[in-house]
Amino acid sequence: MSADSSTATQTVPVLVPTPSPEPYTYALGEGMQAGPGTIVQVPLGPRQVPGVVWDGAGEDAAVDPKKLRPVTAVFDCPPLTGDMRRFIGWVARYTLSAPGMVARMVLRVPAAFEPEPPVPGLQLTERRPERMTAARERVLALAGESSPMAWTRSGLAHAAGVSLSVVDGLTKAGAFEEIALPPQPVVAAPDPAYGAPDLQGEQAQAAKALADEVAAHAFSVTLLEGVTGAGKTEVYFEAIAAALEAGRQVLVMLPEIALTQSFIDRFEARFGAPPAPWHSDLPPKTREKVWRQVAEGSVRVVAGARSALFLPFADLGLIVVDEEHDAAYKQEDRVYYNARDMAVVRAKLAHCPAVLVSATPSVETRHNALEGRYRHVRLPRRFADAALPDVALVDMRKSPPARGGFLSPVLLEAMAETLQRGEQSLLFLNRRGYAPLTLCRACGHRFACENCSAWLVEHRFRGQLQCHHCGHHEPVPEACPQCGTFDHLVACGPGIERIAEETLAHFPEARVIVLSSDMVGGVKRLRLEMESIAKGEADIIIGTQLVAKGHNFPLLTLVGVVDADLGLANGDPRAAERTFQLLSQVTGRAGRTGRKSHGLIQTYQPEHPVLKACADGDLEAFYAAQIAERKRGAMPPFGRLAAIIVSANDRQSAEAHGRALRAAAPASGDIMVLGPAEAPLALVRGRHRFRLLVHGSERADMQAYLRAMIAAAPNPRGSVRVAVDVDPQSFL
DNA sequence: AGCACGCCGACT
DNA sequence: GTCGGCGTGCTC
Repeated sequence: MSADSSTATQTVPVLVPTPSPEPYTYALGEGMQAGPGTIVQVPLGPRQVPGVVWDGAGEDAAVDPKKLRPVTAVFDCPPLTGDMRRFIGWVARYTLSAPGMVARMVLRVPAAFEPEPPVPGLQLTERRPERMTAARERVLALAGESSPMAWTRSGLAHAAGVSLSVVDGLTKAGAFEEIALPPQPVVAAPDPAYGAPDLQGEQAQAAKALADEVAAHAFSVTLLEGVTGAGKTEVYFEAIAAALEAGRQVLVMLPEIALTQSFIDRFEARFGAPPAPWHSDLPPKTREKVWRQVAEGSVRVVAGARSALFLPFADLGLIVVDEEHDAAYKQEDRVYYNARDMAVVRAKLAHCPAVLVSATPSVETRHNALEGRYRHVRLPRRFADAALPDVALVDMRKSPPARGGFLSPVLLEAMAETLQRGEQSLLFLNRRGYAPLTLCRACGHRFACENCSAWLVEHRFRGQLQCHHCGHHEPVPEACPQCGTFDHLVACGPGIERIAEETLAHFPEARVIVLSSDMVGGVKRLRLEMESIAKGEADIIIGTQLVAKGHNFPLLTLVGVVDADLGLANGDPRAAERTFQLLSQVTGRAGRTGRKSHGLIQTYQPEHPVLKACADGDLEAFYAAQIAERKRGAMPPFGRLAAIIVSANDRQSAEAHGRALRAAAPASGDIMVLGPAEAPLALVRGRHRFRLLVHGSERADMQAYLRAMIAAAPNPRGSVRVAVDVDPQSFL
């Protein structure tokens, strides 16, 4: 600080929620203190916004003093730690977004920056009322037993079984005095010694390996890999226990869908208290409390979706990323990031271990483990006597389904046997509705969406044709809109409704349940159906992707994959990986009880290496092939682009380029650059704003590619702005 | 005239 | 990201 600073206005750099590449400078009022990390409120245009005081004195890039506006308020809140500030800066640079927009993700808690108001409470005094009643006796007895403890007004009334007026009367008579209670913790403290399991063999070894990493108090990454049912959760719970014993905080990240009551219940059974939850639809009050108490360090364990990574932990000792391969970790709006990768960075900056957990790790994580960058801890066997199902491919050319059907005799036979034994079967098909395409046999007209040109999917149960891209729907017409012919519309291909129809035709007595995300009755109904399945109230379950994740079907002994070829040829650069993960997950649903179980995978390409790897359970072959393929690819550290379209930042020309790409029908994995030849260079130099159209599942990966491109030819002005958009049609 | 909508620049 | 200003073009 210069010598004359006492006379000049004090200024501070503040990150504000704008796309500005730099912090703004604000004047600090007389007597205000605000070091780096302090959370403040500042005026921005016509509004007041939260901001965080950034590092650097702010005197060099001198702003026009006339523009300087004063900091409105300095919050009484723990400042963001140096780790947290470095993390914000790192994420901003890596994702090509403005640091203020990253800070915004940290500060997106409406009113958590002021200390929680104390709760009004009552404490017993020496005085007693003149008139005593039975109700008053009860209250005084209860309050007397727990001598130093204070009560809330309603809590005391409730516990004593009296009305509020009894308590109020006693307070008025001077038997209680009003005191201020500290704010309630959102969750009780978890106890690492509560419900400690007696792990044996491989589980015990794995748990020790993780606990050692936690004890080392240093950055490390471990891949915890194990088949479904091997007890991965129990093992990483021991790493959490180790961090708790060391007095540090823990973040457990889960894909939103896995943040279920059953996870919370398991956690509570192990630690005697639930973790603090964090996800997008947490009630605002809880949200504020969790944020505040995480910042103060009183919340010890958070279980959250990807946004939990931006909570301001006071002393982070461990990050667990469960289901690390899950695509839900990719945030694909505003700031584009993959929370799994950012978790590793956060752990590095916080000098703590990260544990990535999966039965089917992503190819890049598996590669990092094989290369020795990550420690690799494996649980190859199922826990207790549960055995993995025997999985076999069904060659549909050799045992074709009956005309008009989609289930091969082999699968139907296995279903019949399973039914006879009184056991459950699951048929998996990743397609909602009755049929994915409807056409007119008279003129060949195909029903397509008027907005986005995707085929309309027939939903026979609702009597509608639906577009799964934009939500457009129309009733199924009786005549062809093109040629007017009646009764010539045919459904092409299967959806789960159609599979249900075929199943009921073969097994009219069976109790069949159909599960999909668009189920009538919503999430509530879905949960009820899941419960009735667990109770054995269904014989055959037919479902989409939804059945692969989260829920367990304890009685299941047969899994049939209706069409394994479905996901393999859709142009997604991760098609092979995703198919492998999905099929492993869905066949892994079977056999949890220890009964003999089977998986049957129907395919027209039984020699396909991905499907063979699924049938043989040969992970090594699968990963070796994928890694080799990625290494040949263009995307760092590896990975391949489906396509890049570089075009001017207006929707019309971007869409024109999308159409051009479709016309060119690119081979999967090719890189295409459309637009002027120098477009990529112009992008790097920041002369224009560009829009990229890429396959929906790969936008976060695309960031990595762009980052490498820009690193190769740095942009001196640092002003490249990239918007990444999806054109769901480009690769169909 | 009145206003809905889209584009553009400023915000410290 | 969010706001206000301003121009265009349409409706009452």
